[in-house]
Amino acid sequence: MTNKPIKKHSITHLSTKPKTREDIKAWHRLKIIEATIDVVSEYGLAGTTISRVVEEANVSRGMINVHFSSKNRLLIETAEYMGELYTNIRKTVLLKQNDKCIDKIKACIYSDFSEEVLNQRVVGFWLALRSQVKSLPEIMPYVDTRDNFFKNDLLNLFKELETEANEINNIEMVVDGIMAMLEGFWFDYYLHPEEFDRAKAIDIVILFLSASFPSQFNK
Amino acid sequence: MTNKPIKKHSITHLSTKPKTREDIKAWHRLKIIEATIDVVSEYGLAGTTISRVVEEANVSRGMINVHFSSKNRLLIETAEYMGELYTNIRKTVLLKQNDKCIDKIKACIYSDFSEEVLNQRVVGFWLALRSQVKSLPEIMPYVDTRDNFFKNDLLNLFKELETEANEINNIEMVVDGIMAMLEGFWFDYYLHPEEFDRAKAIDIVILFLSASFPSQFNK
Amino acid sequence: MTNKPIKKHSITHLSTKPKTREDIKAWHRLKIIEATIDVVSEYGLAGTTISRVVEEANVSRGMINVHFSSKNRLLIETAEYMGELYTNIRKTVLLKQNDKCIDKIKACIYSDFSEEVLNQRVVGFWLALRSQVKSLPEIMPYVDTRDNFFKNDLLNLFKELETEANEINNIEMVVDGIMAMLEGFWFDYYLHPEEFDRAKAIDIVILFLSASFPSQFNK
Amino acid sequence: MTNKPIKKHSITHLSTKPKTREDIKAWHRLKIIEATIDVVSEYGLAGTTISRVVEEANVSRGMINVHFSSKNRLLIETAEYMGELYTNIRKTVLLKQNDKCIDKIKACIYSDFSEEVLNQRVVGFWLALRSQVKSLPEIMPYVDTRDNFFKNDLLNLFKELETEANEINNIEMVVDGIMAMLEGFWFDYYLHPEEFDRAKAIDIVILFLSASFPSQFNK
DNA sequence: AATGAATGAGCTTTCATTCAT
DNA sequence: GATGAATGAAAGCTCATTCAT
Repeated sequence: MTNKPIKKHSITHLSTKPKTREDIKAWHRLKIIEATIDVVSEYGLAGTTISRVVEEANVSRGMINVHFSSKNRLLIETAEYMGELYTNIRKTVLLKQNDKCIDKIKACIYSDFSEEVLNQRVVGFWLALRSQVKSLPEIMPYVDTRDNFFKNDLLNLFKELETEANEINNIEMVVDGIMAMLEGFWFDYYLHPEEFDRAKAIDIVILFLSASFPSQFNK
Repeated sequence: MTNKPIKKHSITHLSTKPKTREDIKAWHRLKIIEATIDVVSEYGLAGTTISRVVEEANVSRGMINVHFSSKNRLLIETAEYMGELYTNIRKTVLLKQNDKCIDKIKACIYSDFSEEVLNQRVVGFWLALRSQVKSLPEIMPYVDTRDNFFKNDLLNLFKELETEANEINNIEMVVDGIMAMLEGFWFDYYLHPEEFDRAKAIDIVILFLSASFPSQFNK
Repeated sequence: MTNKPIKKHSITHLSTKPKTREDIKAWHRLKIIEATIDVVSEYGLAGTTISRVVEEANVSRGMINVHFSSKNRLLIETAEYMGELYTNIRKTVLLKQNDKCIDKIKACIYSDFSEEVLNQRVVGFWLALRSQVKSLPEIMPYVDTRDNFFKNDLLNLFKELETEANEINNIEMVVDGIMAMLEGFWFDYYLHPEEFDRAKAIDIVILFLSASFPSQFNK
Repeated sequence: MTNKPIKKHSITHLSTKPKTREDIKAWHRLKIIEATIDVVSEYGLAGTTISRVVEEANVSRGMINVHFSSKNRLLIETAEYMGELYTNIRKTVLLKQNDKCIDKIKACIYSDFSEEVLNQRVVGFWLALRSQVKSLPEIMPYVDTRDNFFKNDLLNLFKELETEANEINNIEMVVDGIMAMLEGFWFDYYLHPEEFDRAKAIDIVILFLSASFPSQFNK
């Protein structure tokens, strides 16, 4: 049912209403999902109501239950959509840098602090969902998938780095530490968007890496 | 239902109903606040209703509006209460260790991973509140106060360490990094309480510290 | 929860609002139940909405869910109330006539065709409920109890009559026949209230009885 | 899902989709009507929705408003269809027995208790409709027509019997009594399909007839 | 001070109906 | 003629808040 990997810049792009019935349907679906992200990130899950979503999406009340059978399903499918988006971004990042694995690691970190990923809308959405996971357990897979994929990618990159550097390190500790840091910085950015310094945050992550790979990462 | 490792105050201790009017009032107040923590951590802010709090606290419906003028005020005052509790715990930690500052730093970190602080009830409560800060801005001070106090304490300790070690380090980066990590590990623990390994998490934080203070912290 | 045998002509009588809180609550409860009977009998179960009930009862919207937790519960408790009312009427009938059992049998039949029992409100209510029993199975007990009690009373009376008359008859067939007839006449009355002739219907029932007890009932 | 003992017409028989445009239209129409009977008898009028009918009939959503202009019209035309079906069954019964009128009377009664007529689908449908007649007065004619035709047929048969027997009886009372009984037994069967005994019910009707025509009907 | 019945705005969801394709 | 996406009024229900007792 939900296997509709919506392309952000295709026929269903939001700015222009498409012509064919099928495309209009997908376009409406995407409008609602995008509006849901807006509303969740702005008001939190507690403040996310159908009324706010339909107003933001500028569609009729009943449309939510036409495209998604319930509010819960809407949230779940929006989480799915956001998970795919995040995965795609990182996949692109990993493909771009095809030379050294250390550059790929850096690129992953830079990406997580880029404006595309680290913005109030995206971060607000994920934090809202994650902290409500106990009462909406269906979203857990999407929350977890996102983490697990990332962790796996990083682990592989660091294994490569370890081989290259001919060193032995506790890679899992490094990866867990990075991920905890990234998570923590996301929260910091969410609470203090004005004061947050992306470059400084990146430096701190690199500082951590230098503890395990001093020859690879400069303090 | 939920484990409650947080210790209550003296007069207002929950187990026995006090005699004097004033004490009864404080006792009721505390019962409601404790119940609110339970409900918020279990159901999230979206699932926190007066009915659930009243049922959990075993008090009459109207009492909430007698002690707290509104649901929002209840949440804010509960946040305040939790903030104080957290501050007190760290104050106690810092007073206990009166010898070396490195031990105090370690004690702070250990404390943040202790069962008293890192449990589903406490973490669930804070995450729920923080991710809703945009729509309940009045709680921001308590969220921030908690962070700022902690950051300040750590900064002072590291300055001391820097002087002792006769080294120059970017202390703020270290502290920001630690705090991001702690935040991130809290989230990790919240989402995966079974798999989470407190000792390993502590090791990773120490690993990070060893990057800046290799002579003080063993990898 | 539902053990509230409301007395029709007591403190909770509908015409005057009582003074004490407890009595007001019971008075509101009764108002809603009476309004439910009105609405169900007038619009059928398909047309029975909370809005219509609260309008008819002249109470606030939320009150239904204060007194009855859901619409279904309201219908079930109204069925219970009506079942008790019907049972009480027949009990009174049976107590009044303390002489001959043949008079008691007749009194039962007369009662079922009296204006107190056979009116559009009562009949409309029961028919609506009975024909919806498949989709609201919780009302089955009240529908059935009403029937079973009646059948039992009649069986006992006819057993007595059999002994008195020193005859042997298939009493169960007689009772089943009477009950089917009464049911059918209720329906006939419901569909054609103007043309329906109570006296004639009674005569027809008596005619049926005369087939088994010719000496007791005149054709 | 539900047993469908009612036989369909020739051209519009449901099993094979016809070829010509006109026949396809009639075929669709019949599919919807049959589905409506299923849904009404299973869920009652309160639970009869276009969605359920459409799903049961396996036709497109909009088709209902193509063939029938509204839900009400669909119900009315389904009532009409069912009325015709019932009438046809009795006509067949009356034609078959071309010898004695007493046999025709018996055949009418047997027919009303046959599995073709007395099944949960047919009875459920009629009871649902009848008890909603106040809020859907347009179906009254079909409900009544069914009754009136039957009453008329029976009256004529009994007049014949009266002449044959050379007796004078109150025929209308007999007919009204029979019809009330049949109605009541239908209800009894609807509520207790497992316990209901068709043969016993027939015996009880015959017992009633023996009160007026003792020489014709054996007790 | 404490109670809990009462209120009504606002929530999610259902649904008959419309209409462009 | 057939389709099914779209509509929005109305349904049942939840809930923070009020207030007479």
